[in-house]
This record gives sequence, C-alpha cells and structure tokens, in this order.
Amino acid sequence: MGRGKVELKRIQDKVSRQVSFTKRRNGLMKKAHELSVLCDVDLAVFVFSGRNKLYEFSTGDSMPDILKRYEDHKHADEAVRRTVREELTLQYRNVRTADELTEMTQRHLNEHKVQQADVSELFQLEKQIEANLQQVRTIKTKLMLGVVKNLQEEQKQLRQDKRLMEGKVANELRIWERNN
Amino acid sequence: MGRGKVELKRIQDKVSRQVSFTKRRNGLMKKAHELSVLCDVDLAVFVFSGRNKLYEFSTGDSMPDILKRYEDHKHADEAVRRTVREELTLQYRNVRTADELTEMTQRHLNEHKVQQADVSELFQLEKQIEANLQQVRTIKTKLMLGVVKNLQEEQKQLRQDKRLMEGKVANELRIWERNN
DNA sequence: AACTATTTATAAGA
DNA sequence: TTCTTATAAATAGTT
Repeated sequence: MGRGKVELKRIQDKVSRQVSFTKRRNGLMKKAHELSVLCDVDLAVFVFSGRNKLYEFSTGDSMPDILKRYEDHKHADEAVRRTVREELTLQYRNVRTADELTEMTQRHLNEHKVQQADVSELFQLEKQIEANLQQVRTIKTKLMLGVVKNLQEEQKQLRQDKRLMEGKVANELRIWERNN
Repeated sequence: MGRGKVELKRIQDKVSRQVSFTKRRNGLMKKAHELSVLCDVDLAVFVFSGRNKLYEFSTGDSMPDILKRYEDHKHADEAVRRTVREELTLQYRNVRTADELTEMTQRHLNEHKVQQADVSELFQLEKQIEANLQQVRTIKTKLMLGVVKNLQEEQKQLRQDKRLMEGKVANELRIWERNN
C-alpha cells in the first residue's frame, strides 16, 4: 500500500518504524471505528507502543463492560474475574459519564444526520489533547520541583523575561486554584 | 475501497452487513497483525458479532497478560498523577499570592540551575494547549446540542492547531529528554 | 466464493 | 519534519 511492497517483519530503521507505527495505528483505529459502525458490532482495540504508551479504542460499552463481556466469554477462574472486574470498575467510575456522553452524542448526531466521522474525530482529538496537556504538565512540574538536575545551557535573558514570567505564573495560580 | 463509496452508518441490508462484517473483520485482524510485527508492539483486538460471538487477536502475551498490562498501565498512571498532585500540594499549600509563587518558583529554579526559558515556554505551551482543549470542548458541546451545522472551517482550524501543538509538545519532550 | 472496479491506506519521496 | 504521490491493499458490488 505504498511505493514499495513491504515484507512482514520488524522494520529495522527506527525512524521508519516510528512513522509506520503512527500511520498504521491511526489506520487500525479508523478501521475499527468503521467496522463497529457499518456492521453494528461492539469491539475494543488496545495498542502498547514500544515506550509502553497505551492507545485504545472501544465502542459503546464502557471498557469495563467490554472486558466483562470478554471474561464471560472466557472461562477465567472466579477469583480473577471478580478482582479484575472490581478494579476496572473502580478505575472507570469517572469515565463512565464520558462514555454515556459519547453514546448520547452519537445518538443525537445520528438523529440529525451529522457525519459521524467528524464527531468521532473530535472525541479522539480531545482525548489526544488531554494526553498532551498531561504530558506538558508533568514535565513542567518536574522542572519546577527540581526533579531535573542535569540541565546544561545557562540562561541569558533571565531578568529580561521576568515580568512576562510573573504574569504567566499569576495565571497559572488562578488555574491551579480553580482546579483545587 | 470497492465499487462504490460507502457512507459511515449501519449497513441496512442484513446480508450485505454480514458479508461486510466478515470481510472487514478479517481485514482488521490482518492490519492488527501487521502492525504488531512491523512496528514490534503488543496489541489486542476484540470483536463481538451481533450474535455475540467473540473474535479476537492478540500478540505474544496471552490475553489475560494483556489485560493485566492494561490494568497496570492505568494504575501507574493514577499513581503518577497522585504523586504529582501531592507534591504540588505540599509545595504550594502555603502560597497565597502570585508574588509568593513567583518568588518560590524563582528560588527553585535558581537552586537547581534550571533553564528558565524552558519553564517559561512550558507555561506558554500549557496555556496554549488548554486553549485548544477548551476550543475542542466548545465545539463538541455545540455538536451535542445540535446547534452547529457547518463545522468544516472550525475543524480545519482545529486540525491545524493540533498539528502545531503536537510539534511543540514533541519538541519540549526532546529538550527534556536531552537534559536527562 | 470468486472476481474486478474503485476506493483507501500508506511507503517513499520532496 | 509535513505534504505529496505512486503504488499496494482492501473491499463493495457483481457474477
């Protein structure tokens, strides 16, 4: 599906592998979404990147429900089943609302004949942006807490930026207070 | 990918739906397998047919192992978040004004010889990302209320913002990684 | 279940 | 990188 045929084995070049990962991961998620809508089935997809980052997609049912269904299909022993279900339910307590929101939205959109792909993209987009935000905040926090020690270059326009910085800090404080 | 373009909604004809289900399910599994081999990642796919039959694909690890990993991932995520939050709370519990926060941050940064520009950039970046997130949420809300009909322009803008933002996040991450 | 006409995905290239 | 393009691959409708 590209300029050259590709043989089915680990891509050696790291950059190509990363690029392919992104493209194909997106493709897989899209296909999964299409399958679920076109054929009206429930499904779930997890992908763990090399850096162990998790990407997931699932339909309608909340993830715990899907996993529960999976367990029911399997025979997993009782203790494990109960434990997994309880833990996942705990973890997803806060997500359930969002899932319900998703379903509701999908229904709404169907009724109004809005293109589903667009909305789906928005949800995915939101999720992605939230992940990015979390990433930035983590890095910022580490920096601020002095967790990072080995920074090299000296900073030159330090005083120069101070006023700007203060304004931003003040803004951060407002945000922080709002969230606490 | 066929003789006719297909719109993303439940296929009405039962036979066509069943046929498409089989074709696309096989396609999805194949794609999943290719992704796992080519990019050397672990993944799992579940599909529940209308008759509630389960089809699955997963790499190396058995499915229970993948689920465990999924749980661990969530737990780890939660742990990090809690830690960061606790640290922040400790650090900033007594801060009342923006000035104090500024001073404290300055002290922190000076003590650890951290590049201020990076932190400043991170503040800016965070702010920008929050704005983007807000934008996405606003659009999503409008959609949910069925108020907006013509989103093409906004979506285009969003995608542009998203690309820009991702580039910046990636760059910040590079800087951070280089320093660690 | 095969067979194509087309659409879609994506590996390389710019 | 990001965008473009040539080509491989998937698949909708057909036989």
